[in-house]
Amino acid sequence: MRRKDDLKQNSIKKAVVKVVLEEGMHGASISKIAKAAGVSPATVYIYYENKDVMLKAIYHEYAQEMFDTISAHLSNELTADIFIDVIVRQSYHYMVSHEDIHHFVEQYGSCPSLSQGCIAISGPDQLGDRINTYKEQGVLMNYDSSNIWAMLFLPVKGIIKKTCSSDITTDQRLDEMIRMIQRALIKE
Amino acid sequence: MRRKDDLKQNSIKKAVVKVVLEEGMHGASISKIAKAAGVSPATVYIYYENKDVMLKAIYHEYAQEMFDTISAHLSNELTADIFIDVIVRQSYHYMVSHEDIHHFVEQYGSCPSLSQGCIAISGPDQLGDRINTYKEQGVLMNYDSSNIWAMLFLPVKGIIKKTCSSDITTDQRLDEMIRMIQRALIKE
Amino acid sequence: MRRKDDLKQNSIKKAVVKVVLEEGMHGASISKIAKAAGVSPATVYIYYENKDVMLKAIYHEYAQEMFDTISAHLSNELTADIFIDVIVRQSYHYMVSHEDIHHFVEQYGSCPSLSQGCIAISGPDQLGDRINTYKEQGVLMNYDSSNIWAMLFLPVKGIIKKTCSSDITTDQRLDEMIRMIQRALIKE
Amino acid sequence: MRRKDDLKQNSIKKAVVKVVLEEGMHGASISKIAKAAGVSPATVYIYYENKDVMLKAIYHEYAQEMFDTISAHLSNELTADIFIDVIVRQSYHYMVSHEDIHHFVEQYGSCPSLSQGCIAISGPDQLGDRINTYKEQGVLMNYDSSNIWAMLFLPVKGIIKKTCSSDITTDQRLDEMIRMIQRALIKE
DNA sequence: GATGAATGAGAGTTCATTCAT
DNA sequence: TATGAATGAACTCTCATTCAT
Repeated sequence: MRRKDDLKQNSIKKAVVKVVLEEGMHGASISKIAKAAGVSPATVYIYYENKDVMLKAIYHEYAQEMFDTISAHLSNELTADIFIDVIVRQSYHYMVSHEDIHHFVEQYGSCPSLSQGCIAISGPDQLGDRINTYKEQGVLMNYDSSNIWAMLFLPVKGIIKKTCSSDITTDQRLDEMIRMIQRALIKE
Repeated sequence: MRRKDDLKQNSIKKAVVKVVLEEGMHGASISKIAKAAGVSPATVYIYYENKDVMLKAIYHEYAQEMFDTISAHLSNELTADIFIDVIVRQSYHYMVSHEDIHHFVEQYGSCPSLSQGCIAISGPDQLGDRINTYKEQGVLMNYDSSNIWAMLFLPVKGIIKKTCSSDITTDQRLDEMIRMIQRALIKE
Repeated sequence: MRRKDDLKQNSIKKAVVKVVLEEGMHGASISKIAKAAGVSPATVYIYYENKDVMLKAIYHEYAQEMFDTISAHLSNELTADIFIDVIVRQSYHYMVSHEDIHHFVEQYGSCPSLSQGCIAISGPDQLGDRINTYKEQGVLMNYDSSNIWAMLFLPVKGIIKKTCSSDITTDQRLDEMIRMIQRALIKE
Repeated sequence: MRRKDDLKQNSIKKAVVKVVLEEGMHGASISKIAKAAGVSPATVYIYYENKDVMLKAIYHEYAQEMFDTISAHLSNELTADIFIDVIVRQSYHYMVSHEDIHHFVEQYGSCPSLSQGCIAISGPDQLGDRINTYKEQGVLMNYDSSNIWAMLFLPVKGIIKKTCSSDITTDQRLDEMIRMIQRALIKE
């Protein structure tokens, strides 16, 4: 018999991300995905039980990958300044260099079906520990961790969205945004 | 266009946000919307050319309403501190008290079909002017306006999303978030 | 607007019976039925909520019609002899002259999905009363009503099924079968 | 053809009647059958050319087995009374103790695809001979054999189907039914 | 203006069957 | 022999939209 092909499943994953980027979560039908992946629609159901399961699985995988990629640049030796810089800069970098994946994760996360409960990716705990350490050391403001989290990951999304007019380059905007967040979070 | 006496069009609008909240943008079909509005599917096409046009129009209307409601609490006499407080607090307040509208606007805005180009709602100019005034007065940091915009409107969304664990109430989180943003934006 | 068309619904009913006769309950797909009825598959769903509901409704209607047609020839003045004769003969007559309807009702009734609980057609009560009267009068054996029922309606089905060899005509078989059942049920 | 040591083919047969009982002839797909049998779908095609052939073969086998089991209790020494008793009682007994097989045979036999032409099971001839002997001996009414056949095998099915109300137990119904049939067939 | 009927197109999914190992 | 992967065809059903009244 033919063995289950990792390449095939991978091409399905990539097709999902691609089609969602091009047509929106709304327009990502199984047949379009299958066509983009170069397989039969029925083949998709060999690798995933149904569409919902497929999207959820791919979301989890890519959300994890996204988080891992970003936190790969972190280490315990970083100052809080650099810590913030790395997170925000790497978030931004991932978003622009993996536009499709970011778009898919964002789209899926903003749908009502999923995203219920915790993000369910492993890693945030360590990052939360790191934040707590900075708070105990007195270098980070003693804010609620969820708020810090929001400050670290949400404003940077504003740089991605194309606004009508901005006087400076996006790179400059990123640098500035990092300073803004540092200013918000770090004790003077 | 917006005739207050036109009960039918209004019930369609309300039906749209209701159905989108309950079933997601994905499941908001014309027939479901029509049923929720108490009209025939064909009637929808008397008020809107097609589904895309309908969603876009309703999005614009509610996005505008959202912005207007928030900025209605602003005046030129406010200090920058209060200015930030009002924007963030009212944003939050609108989100929780108009869950359906917020949800619809958020969902639609994160779709690829719309939102291309500027937000195309009137009012931001005045708000931008106000920000510039604060910057000229030296009370607000001289950040790029788009970045300030992102800082004013994005982090607060993190409070809405239910996170697994947070030690404090959402009201406390809101107060703290406002202080964080003030810290980021206001000159010491 | 177009009014719901009784002719259209009727042609769907006839198409169901026709397709089930030709292709079996198994092969009676919505698209085949729609084609036979001269409508679009989607149109079927205007008249019936879904396939199961459609089959059940049509079954009930035709089962009722079948029973009514048979019992239309009954009256209170009949002797038990004639009563049996009429039931068996009319059953047989209906089966051969409405082959498609009989076939559909038979097929559907032998499926596990339906036929749970009583037949749920109105009329058997009166027939049951009639049987009880005959029993009280002492002209009919005092058998359990369900057994009498089985004797009245089941053996005649054996005449319909084409057996390899039979020395006599089906009409002769019918007459004989009636005599057999009379012999079983009527007191000497 | 029927190798007793071939566990696989046997588990397929059992799976067929099991799945048909649980899901109906309609829902008995090759993949479900294969799963129930603990084999691969492809394996089914080693033992049977295709689905139709498989069903037909299994039908024939089980119909034969059913008939053989019933007639195993017959012998030439039986009086006509007992002969009828054995046939009806054993038919009933087989139906209730082999619910799945009876259900499958019944379902398949009532489909239009098969059952065309003679029943094609061996054995009826002997049974027919036995009936003829009884007729020649003058103990059995001189009815057409097909009619006798119908009387022996059809009414008992009415006991299986759960009717809404019956005043007596099924065992009592069976005894009574046997008496009814004897009354119909045996010369006084 | 307003309606419910009508539909072609397409959705997700399962099917019987074949293929390559 | 036996397998699980693979698929074209077909399934039930819903969609956005139009039509006739």
